[in-house]
Amino acid sequence: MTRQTSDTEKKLAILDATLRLIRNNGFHNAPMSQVAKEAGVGTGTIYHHFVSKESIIAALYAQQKELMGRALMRGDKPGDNYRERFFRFWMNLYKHFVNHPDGFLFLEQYSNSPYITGSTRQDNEHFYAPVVAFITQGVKNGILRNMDPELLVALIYGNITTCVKLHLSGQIKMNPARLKQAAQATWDGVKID
Amino acid sequence: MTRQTSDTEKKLAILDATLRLIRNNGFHNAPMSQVAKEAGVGTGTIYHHFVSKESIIAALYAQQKELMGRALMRGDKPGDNYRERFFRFWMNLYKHFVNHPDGFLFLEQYSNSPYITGSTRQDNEHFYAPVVAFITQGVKNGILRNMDPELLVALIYGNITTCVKLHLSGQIKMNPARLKQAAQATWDGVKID
DNA sequence: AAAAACAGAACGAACGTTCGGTTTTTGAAT
DNA sequence: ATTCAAAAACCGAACGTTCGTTCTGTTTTT
Repeated sequence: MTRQTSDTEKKLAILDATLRLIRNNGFHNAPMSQVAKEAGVGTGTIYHHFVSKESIIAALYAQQKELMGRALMRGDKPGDNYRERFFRFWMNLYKHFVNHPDGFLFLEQYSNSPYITGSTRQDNEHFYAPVVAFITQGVKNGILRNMDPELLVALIYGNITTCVKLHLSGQIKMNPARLKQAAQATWDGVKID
Repeated sequence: MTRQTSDTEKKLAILDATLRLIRNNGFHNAPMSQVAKEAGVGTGTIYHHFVSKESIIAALYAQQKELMGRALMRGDKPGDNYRERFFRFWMNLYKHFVNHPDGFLFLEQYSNSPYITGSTRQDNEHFYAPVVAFITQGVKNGILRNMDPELLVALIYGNITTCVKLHLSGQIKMNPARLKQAAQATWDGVKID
């Protein structure tokens, strides 16, 4: 499943075009004919690389989850101060999403839609494992509020995506000062006083 | 636009059926034919009450935003302690969403989709006015962190919807204890120490 | 009797997918 | 190195289906 098969140039072009179209037009306005045109391939070619449109969506989901997981962990050193690691994760994720708006908006749309099957979600849940471990460790060491780690993760992740959405929609210009404030608000919400 | 025309029984049935279908199947799998069937009307009848499918969606958006706004303010007394008012708002919104999952999931899907036009969003923005005023007041009085009120509102709203989603998806059973913890985490994030 | 509400069949457009034929790549034999 | 046939990749027209909407006629209300 995970990329032992070589991703050809055309296959990546198809994924890329679908991602861009879905971002701009939504699922229902990303017809295969236009995917083909944007990717520079024939419509028939798409079905040599993917069994169906749904499978393209599923592949995109896995792709974006993996990119997200990698960006999240960038520069992390397990020996560092817990609070510093927290802020680094926060900023890693924020910057990744802001730098990859197509992927971000796709994930947001997809996660909230009935498109996603329980199995698809579960197949890609392993990307969360290191994060849940990090948070669980924080709770055990008395650094974080004694709450269900999954709830903590969700709250933190929600704060980050909130900031990303505000920035991408242009509602609020997320300068470094505001970013720091937002991350601090997240930290103050989950840390033990 | 807003409801000076009497909402007939059938019109409400159409709105209700569309809401239910969209929740279960998503936008793209809520065909008018099935809306008609679920609402117990002929397909032609729908077009006596709505000019298009898109207008049904817009009407649903306005309807749900209004219900949300009303539920939010329930039981509020402007003279009460600020912190108490904050927690009341938090719980009001949480309970409303949990009690109206169709409306909640519709709003989540719709807000993240390119369906929504800038004008539709703006038409219904007035529901936020009292909340923004409440938050702005908290900042001015030195109760809340000195941040952009819109950013604060978004962070708070995001925390609430995060909890609702966890509950509705069955990932976490949101008992009163956990709810209190989550609301407290939100408060600790935005209040001044 | 005029108007409004209603129903369901019918229509044209658009969609995901398939099909038949063409081009490109591959690799074993020369 | 060259050949060449089999396999893989590729294309865009065509197909069947489904959708939103409209049309025609009927029932209900005023």
